[in-house]
Amino acid sequence: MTTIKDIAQAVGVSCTTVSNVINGRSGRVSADTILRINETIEMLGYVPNMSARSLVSSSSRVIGVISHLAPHKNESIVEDPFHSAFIGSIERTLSENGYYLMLRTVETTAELVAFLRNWNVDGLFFTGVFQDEFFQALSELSIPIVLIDSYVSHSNMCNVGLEDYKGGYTATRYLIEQGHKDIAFASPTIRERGVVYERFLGYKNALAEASLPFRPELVFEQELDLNSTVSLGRKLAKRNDFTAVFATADIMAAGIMAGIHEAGKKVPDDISVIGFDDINLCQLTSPKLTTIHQDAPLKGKLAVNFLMNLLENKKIEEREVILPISLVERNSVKKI
Amino acid sequence: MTTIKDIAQAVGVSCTTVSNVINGRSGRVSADTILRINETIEMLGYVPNMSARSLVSSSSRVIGVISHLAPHKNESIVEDPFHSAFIGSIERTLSENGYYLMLRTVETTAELVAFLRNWNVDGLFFTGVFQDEFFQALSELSIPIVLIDSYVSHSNMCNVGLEDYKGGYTATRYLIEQGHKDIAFASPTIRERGVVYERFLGYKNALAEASLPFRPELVFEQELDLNSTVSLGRKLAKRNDFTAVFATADIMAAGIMAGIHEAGKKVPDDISVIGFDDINLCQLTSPKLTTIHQDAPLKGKLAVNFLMNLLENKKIEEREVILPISLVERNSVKKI
DNA sequence: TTGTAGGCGTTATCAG
DNA sequence: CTGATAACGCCTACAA
Repeated sequence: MTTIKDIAQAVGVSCTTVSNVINGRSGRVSADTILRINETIEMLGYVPNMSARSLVSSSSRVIGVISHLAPHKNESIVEDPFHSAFIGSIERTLSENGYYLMLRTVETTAELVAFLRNWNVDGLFFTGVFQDEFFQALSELSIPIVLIDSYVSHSNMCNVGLEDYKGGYTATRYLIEQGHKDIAFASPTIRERGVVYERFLGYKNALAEASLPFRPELVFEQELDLNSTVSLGRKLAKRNDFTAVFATADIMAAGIMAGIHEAGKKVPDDISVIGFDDINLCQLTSPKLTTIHQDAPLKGKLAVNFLMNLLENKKIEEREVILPISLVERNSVKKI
Repeated sequence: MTTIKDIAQAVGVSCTTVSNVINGRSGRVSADTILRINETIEMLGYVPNMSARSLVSSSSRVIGVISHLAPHKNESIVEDPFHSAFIGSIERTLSENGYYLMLRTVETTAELVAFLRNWNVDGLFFTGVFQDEFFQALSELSIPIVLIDSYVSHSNMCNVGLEDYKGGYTATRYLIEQGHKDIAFASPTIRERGVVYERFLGYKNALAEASLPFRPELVFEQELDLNSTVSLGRKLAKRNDFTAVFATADIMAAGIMAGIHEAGKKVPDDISVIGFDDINLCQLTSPKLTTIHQDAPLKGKLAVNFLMNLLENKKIEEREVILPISLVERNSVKKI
C-alpha cells in the first residue's frame, strides 16, 4: 500500500510537504514540487487512507442513512420503492462531493449513537422521525442531520418535507368534486405529527369543508405489505357504505385495487381509488392510478444540498423546504 | 469521547488489559478484572473507534455493495426493485455479524480500487459482472468477493446465481404448451455470459426442442425504464406476427402490458405475456402476471453467508449456489 | 496476570 | 518554502 511516506521518499521531500499538496495548501509549496509530487502520486497510485484521516481529524466524510426500525419488523428503508428511489439519488450526489454512504438499520438510540461514534459519522439522513424519545436523542447529537418527511424540528436540523396536508386535502377534494360523498381513508398507522397524520387532517378538512360527515368507521389502518393491502381491498369490496378510497401510498392503493378486483368488483366503476406518491407502479396497474404526485429524486437532491451546506457551515436561511404536490389524473376515479 | 485509555485509568489497569478484555482474550485476564472493566465500559459508554482499529489492523469490517454503473446512465442498483429487495436483507445480516455496509456506485475500475483502499474494505458484493475488463480488475483484488448473478468465476470469489437458463427455457416451454408458436423475446441488452444471455439461450432451446423456428425479428432489446418498456408494449401491439412475449424482468413485462393496453389490445386475449422475478408488482397488475419465480431475500442471505465464510477463512466446499426457479401461473397467458 | 513501547497513515504545530 | 515531531485510538510483541 502506497502511503504519503512513500511519495515523500520517492520525491525526496518530507511527509508534511506531500500532505500540504494533497490538501491543496498550495501556497506553501513551490510550483515545481507540487508538480513532481502530483506526478509521483499518479505513478504510484496513491490513495489516502480514510481511517488515518478520520483518526486524526475526528471526522470521516461518512454519511449515515438511517433506517429506524421497530424491533422485529422485517422491513427496511430500501425495500420501500419510494425511499429507495432517493437513496440512489443521495448516493450519487454524496459521492460527487467526496462523501461516503453507510446504510444502517438501528432499533434503539443506543445503537445509533454507537454507530455514530464508531465511525465519526459526519452527518445523517433520517426519514419519518416522530416527536418521540428517538427524536430527543437525535436533537442531542452534535452532527448535522437532515430529516426527510418529518414534522418535528430543531435548531440544528434541516428538513425536507412535502405538502402532506395539502396532498390529503387535494385528493379528497378531488374525489368530492367527482361526486363522491362517502370516502374511505386507508393508511398505515396514523401517528401524531407524522406524514400520514397530516394527510389525514387534509382528508378530514376537505370533508368538513364540503359539509360531509367524518365517519371513523371508514378509516382503515393497515400495514403496507402486499398481503395486508390486498386483503384490505377484499374487505373493502364487501362493503357498500362508500364509493371511493383515498390511500396514503401508491403501493397501498395498488394492493387495494388488486383486492377489489379479486373480490369481483371493478375500479373505478364500483369503487374509486386514489393514491399518493406517483411512483412508476401507478402507470402499470389497470386502470392506471390517479394519485398525488411528489418528486422523489428532487427530495433526495435537496436533502443532500442541505447536508452539504450544514457540513460546510454555510449560512442557511431556511432550514426547511416543503415540496409541492400535484394531482395526477388517471383512470382509477369515476365521476358520479 | 471515551477511549480505551479512559477505561484503563478508571479501572486502574493498562490499556493492554482493557484491549484484551474487549477483544475477548479472556484467558489472559483475571475474572475480577474482566468484570470491573466491563462495568466501566458500560458506565462510561465506551464505543470502539473503528478508524483506529482499521488503521492498525488494515481491515475495517466495512463491506462494499457496489453498483457498477455505465457512465452517464442515471440509475442505481437501489432503484431496481429486485435488487433493493436484497440489499435490505444483506444489511441486516451484515449488521448482526458486526459488519458495516457502504453503498457505492463506481464507473471505472480505478474508482473501485480507490474506494477499497480508502477504507480497507474487507469484502465486496457485486451484481451482474461480465467477463470484461472490470472482472479482470476484480479478480486481481485480494479481498473476498461475492458475485450475484454472474456467469464468470474465479478461485477467490463466490457466486450466488439462479437457474437462468432453465428459467428462460421454462417460460418459453410453458408458452409453447399453451399453444403459442410465435413467441417474442424482450430484454435489456443481451450480453454474452450474462444473466439475460442465459435466459435467452433457454428461450431459443425451448423453441428448437419444439421444432419452432427462432425468429431474430422477434427479439427486442430495450432499456428497463418505464417509458421504454411501455413504448415497446405499444410497438408490439401493432404487430401481428406473434401471440406471446417473454420478458426477462417483471418490470419490463408490466411495462409491456401497460403499452399493449394503451394501444387498445388485451392481455392475454390478444397477446400473452410472461415475466421473470416474481416481484410484488406481479400481483398488482391486471391481469396478474404469470412469471418465473425466484427468491430474492434468500439470494441476499446466501450471499452474506458466503461472504461471512470467506471473511472467516472457513473451508468452503462449494463456491457457487444456483437457486432454483419455478413457474408461477397467473393470468397473463392465454391457452390457444 | 499485567504493563511498556512502538507503530499503523495522516494532519497540525512550530521551527528553520 | 520545507521539515521535524507529536498526536489521534488502538493493537501486539515482548517484558516483567
